[in-house]
Amino acid sequence: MDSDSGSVCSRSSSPDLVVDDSAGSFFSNKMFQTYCRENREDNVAGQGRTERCSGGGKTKTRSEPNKDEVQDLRLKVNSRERKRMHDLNQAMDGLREVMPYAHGPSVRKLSKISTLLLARNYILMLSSSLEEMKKLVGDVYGGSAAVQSRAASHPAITPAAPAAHLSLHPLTHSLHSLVGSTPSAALQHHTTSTAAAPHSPPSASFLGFHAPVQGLLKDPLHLTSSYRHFPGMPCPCSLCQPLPTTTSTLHSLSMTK
DNA sequence: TAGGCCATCTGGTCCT
DNA sequence: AGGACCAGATGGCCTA
Repeated sequence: MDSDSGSVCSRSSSPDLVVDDSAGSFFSNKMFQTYCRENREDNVAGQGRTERCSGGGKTKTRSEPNKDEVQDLRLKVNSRERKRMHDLNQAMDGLREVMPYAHGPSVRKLSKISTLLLARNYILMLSSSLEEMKKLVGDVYGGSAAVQSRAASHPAITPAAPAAHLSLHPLTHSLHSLVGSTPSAALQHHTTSTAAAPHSPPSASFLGFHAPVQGLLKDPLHLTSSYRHFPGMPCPCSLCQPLPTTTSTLHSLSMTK
């Protein structure tokens, strides 16, 4: 999983070395060795369990799986489950990469729960920004019902390109104020809680359900100096860049289901 | 050292 | 029947 494998956190949360689930790496696994030892020890019990599952009668109507078959089956199931979890972690990494949260070697990776909570708040913020922009567009065009209905049905397709960029404006404020700060600064930015330790990920309370969205949207523009987001010009910040390929990976993951 | 986070194994359930 | 998904259990690693 460690997309930021060079980070402070040295633990490999998802052992990439076994991504292909090669038998060799797996068989060198300590857990597997333990498993094999234990499996031999209570092999009889295991077969008894199998018998119970298959009816447990005195006469075995089905061919009794020998210990190798049971072991192979168990290995296959474990391997599939491992791969499933790796895919899940990969998707989680993809989510982390598109989160408005500082990435870097000195920043500890967001935990799974933090990633999910932050993603939720992020989506809420985007939705709120979109609603706000719809109102703004309505105001700009004099409350024309036609425009409003068009903006409502196609929020991203506004009459003119500048309007489309305009719709990004408040969001850009919020995101820049988020990204421009360190994680701990961002944390203080959203909460009144006491200062968090540097390099520590946001706590669940920060990422929880109270408040940051409204606060973000009301924040003044914190961009430094003469930075401006000109219509027609790509924003240089990472958040305004095209989504990374991992996002398409995410999409493909969800679409293939 | 306790607590948090994580990977892995495992058995159960549901779906195709 | 086989695979996907899920949740509980377990043990390892890391940090405060």
